[in-house]
Amino acid sequence: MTTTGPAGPAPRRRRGRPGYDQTAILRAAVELFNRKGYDATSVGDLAKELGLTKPAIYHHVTSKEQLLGQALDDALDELTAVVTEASREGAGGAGNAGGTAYGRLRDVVRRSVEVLVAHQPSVTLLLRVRGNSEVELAALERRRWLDDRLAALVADAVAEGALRDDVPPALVSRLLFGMVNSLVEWYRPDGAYDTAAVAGAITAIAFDGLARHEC
Amino acid sequence: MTTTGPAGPAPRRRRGRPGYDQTAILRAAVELFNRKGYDATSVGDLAKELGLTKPAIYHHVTSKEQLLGQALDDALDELTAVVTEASREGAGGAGNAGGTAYGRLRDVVRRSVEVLVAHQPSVTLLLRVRGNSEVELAALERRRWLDDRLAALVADAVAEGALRDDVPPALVSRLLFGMVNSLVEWYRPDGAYDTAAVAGAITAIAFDGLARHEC
DNA sequence: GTCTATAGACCGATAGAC
DNA sequence: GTCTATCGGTCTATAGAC
Repeated sequence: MTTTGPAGPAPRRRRGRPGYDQTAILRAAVELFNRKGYDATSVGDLAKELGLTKPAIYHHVTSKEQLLGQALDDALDELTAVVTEASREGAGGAGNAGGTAYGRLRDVVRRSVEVLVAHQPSVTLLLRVRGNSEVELAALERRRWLDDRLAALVADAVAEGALRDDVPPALVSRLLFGMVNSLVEWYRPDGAYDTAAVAGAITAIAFDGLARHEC
Repeated sequence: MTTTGPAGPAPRRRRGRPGYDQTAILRAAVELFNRKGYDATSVGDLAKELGLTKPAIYHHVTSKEQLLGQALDDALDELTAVVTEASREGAGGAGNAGGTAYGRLRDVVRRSVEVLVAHQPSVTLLLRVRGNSEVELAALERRRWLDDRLAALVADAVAEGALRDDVPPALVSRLLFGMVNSLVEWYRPDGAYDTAAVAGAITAIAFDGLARHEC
């Protein structure tokens, strides 16, 4: 992405004042958007956080909305990759989950948790989008596509006989990924649980249940 | 609440222009806050939605933030009642759930779903609060208190031996009520599922699991 | 009880100096 | 690459007429 030159071994600082690159500004912006909300965050707030002034921000970025769009694209690209891979395996390819819809669903849950943890800031932003602009509406459309694919994956697992059929698959999908997505509200990478522990807990609860089985 | 007079059988319109009372304005405000976000909603938007002008709003309401605070209090009062009742039953009273922590936990989940459905607009608003003002910080504090009581209830059920103990109770609590709370993002009262169906699906998934048991 | 009109503050974004 | 200064617009909230 950042082509600094043909012979530059490391992307050293270009020239002039120390400064920030677009990536560092984006990271700080997303953190602020999540902490205060997108609309409640002004470009002035962002400038203060970075220790520079408002016009200096606009030297690196064309608009506040562009920062939002880049974060949403990051989250959507990652989640789309997870869902697409699972759907491809389902089309006949030899996946690592044995080829059953049930195995693919468990895989998608686990990989979704990994994406949520690794890209928590941008995914958090994505889950809070309301559709107030073209950028947000486009993100909501991509999200709806993801939700549809996930619902289809659940429906496949039910049709396969692996999941209980006394709850509508569409409802199962909403609740299952509602639980997964709720991660962004409280998970902290430096907290008590690592990614595998959370993914394991979610799959244990969702697929095997909380209650002890007397069998 | 609205004492219009000593002999008024129904709260007829007081006098003068048709007008709105504070309750109708609050309902419209919360609906807008949820659709566009609190910060993205201006008092002018609210006035347009109600078919009057901005200053007319301020005749009934002292500030935009007061509307937010009233909605948050509504949600918090309802949720506090659910949690308090369950904790009281646990203190020795004869609850309708057999007196076990497991039964009380199932009850709290079901009643939480009922509150989320019956008070969806205000609960939705509560779940999106970021802490940007004194009103929001106070709401977050009350929310934290609720979360602590729910976590204690889960811990009781684990200690009782009714729930699996290979997942930390605090993690179980977060995920379980994360699933419950995710309702507000998609549930519609006129949709395909009624309250009992959703509550049943959540308890079935969370306690018994999605997978068919081969026993 | 609703209106017109406006105050005072802050917003996103830009111009131009250095 | 960052700055000071500012434009045009929108915001919450208020004053005062009817």
